[in-house]
Amino acid sequence: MTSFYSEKHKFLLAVDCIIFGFHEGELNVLLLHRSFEPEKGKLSLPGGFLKENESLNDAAIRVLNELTGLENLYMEQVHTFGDVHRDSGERVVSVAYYALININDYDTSLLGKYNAIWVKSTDMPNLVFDHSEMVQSARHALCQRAAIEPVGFNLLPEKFTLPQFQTLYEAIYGEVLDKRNFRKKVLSMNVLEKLNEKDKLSSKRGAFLYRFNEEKYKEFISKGYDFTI
Amino acid sequence: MTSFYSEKHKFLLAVDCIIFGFHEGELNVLLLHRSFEPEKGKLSLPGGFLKENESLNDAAIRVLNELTGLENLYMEQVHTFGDVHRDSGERVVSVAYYALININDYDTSLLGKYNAIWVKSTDMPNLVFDHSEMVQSARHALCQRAAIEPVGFNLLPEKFTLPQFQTLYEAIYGEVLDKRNFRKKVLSMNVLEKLNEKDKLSSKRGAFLYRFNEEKYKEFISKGYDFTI
DNA sequence: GCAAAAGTGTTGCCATTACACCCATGA
DNA sequence: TCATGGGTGTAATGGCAACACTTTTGC
Repeated sequence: MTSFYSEKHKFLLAVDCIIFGFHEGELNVLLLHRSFEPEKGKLSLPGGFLKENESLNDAAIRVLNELTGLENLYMEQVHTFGDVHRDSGERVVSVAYYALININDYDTSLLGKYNAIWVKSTDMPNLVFDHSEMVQSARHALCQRAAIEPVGFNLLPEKFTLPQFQTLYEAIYGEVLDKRNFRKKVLSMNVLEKLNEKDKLSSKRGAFLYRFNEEKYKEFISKGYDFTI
Repeated sequence: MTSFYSEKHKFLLAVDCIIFGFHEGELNVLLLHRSFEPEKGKLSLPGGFLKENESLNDAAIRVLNELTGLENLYMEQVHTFGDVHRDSGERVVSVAYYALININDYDTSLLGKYNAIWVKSTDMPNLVFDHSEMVQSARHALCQRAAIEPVGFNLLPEKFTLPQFQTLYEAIYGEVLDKRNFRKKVLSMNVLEKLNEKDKLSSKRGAFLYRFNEEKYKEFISKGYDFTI
């Protein structure tokens, strides 16, 4: 007796990753110069094909690791793109993931190795296939997520200043926030610990460094509060 | 020269649909008794395999149409499930979609034809594979969507009463809402037209019927207001 | 007349917003 | 001393939640 599954068509499956980094007050996305046909040389998202004994998530983790050298990145599935002719080479269904990295952890020598560039998300060039749409979707997903969960910290170094933190959220939301209101809200959550150090890189006076405290966050959540910035 | 795409592994791709209907104050989901091995006889979501020259969305539309006889259903992609062993038969990656139908439009003779049943979403039995997780994800996605866009109307007949409408949102959100506040908010949006008819099925006094007005809604949105219930 | 659901306004509170000046420091 | 970015508090507003009684009508 033949299986029900037989004679069904099979497809190439890819994951494409929108890797966000935060640099100079802007969200940046890591792009590649595509190294193979079709569309060779054009800009594209980093991606890879799903392997036989690999889950989708693992494929995304693999692609992210290959490209950044980093592990345990924060990532989230965004959407699956399945138009018949979305890839001009062959039929490929692609699952988009976004990831957040602390751009300081990124080894810039990899840029040369992979012919990669960081591009400001406010200033995205055209990408191959439907990759521009993927970036749009990812930005939207990140915006929604960041509003309700503390994922933004993944884009910052361990120690960061409140002005940095605010600029990050301004970049994510694409709007400017009131300094006093922002600080009031963030500090009232009691999830940041203030350090006795200042960062003097961006001002003469210097700004106090803070650190996200997982324990405090759990406590905050356990009291039924929600993290909405 | 061989294509870069060659020698990559290919996969079975499925779509599984969470079809929501609203009945007797509850969200219901359409389930099938699985008609083939493995897990034959167990309850599962309706689904189907992606075809060679078909987009993912078209596959979902096809499955929905087959099962309900309805066209132009509201639907949304939810998430893609890609664990290696999620399907105990063979490796299958599945894209979950949810759809909203006016349960009165549903031809109940189809229940027999497909060995299908409507099940209250508050009272879901165990489903095959990861289908229960799919339902969870779909409920969550619907909840989010319904809060910001008027998709709930797809679950109601063209004419409906405010008590019905409120009960729908209570079912979607899983919490009871204050009658006066709810009516105040909904009516203040000015997107419903009140009809000169009453529905007397659920009370002696009867409740006025309303109809969603697309034009009014567009006007409402164009003024920069947002539909948050 | 009574049970059962429909319909209707007001008030208080809290969260969000708007807003302007002083501080510390390096150059 | 001045230019630059860091840091601080208050008042007004509007949106949201809480809340109870009257109406209608079939039985």
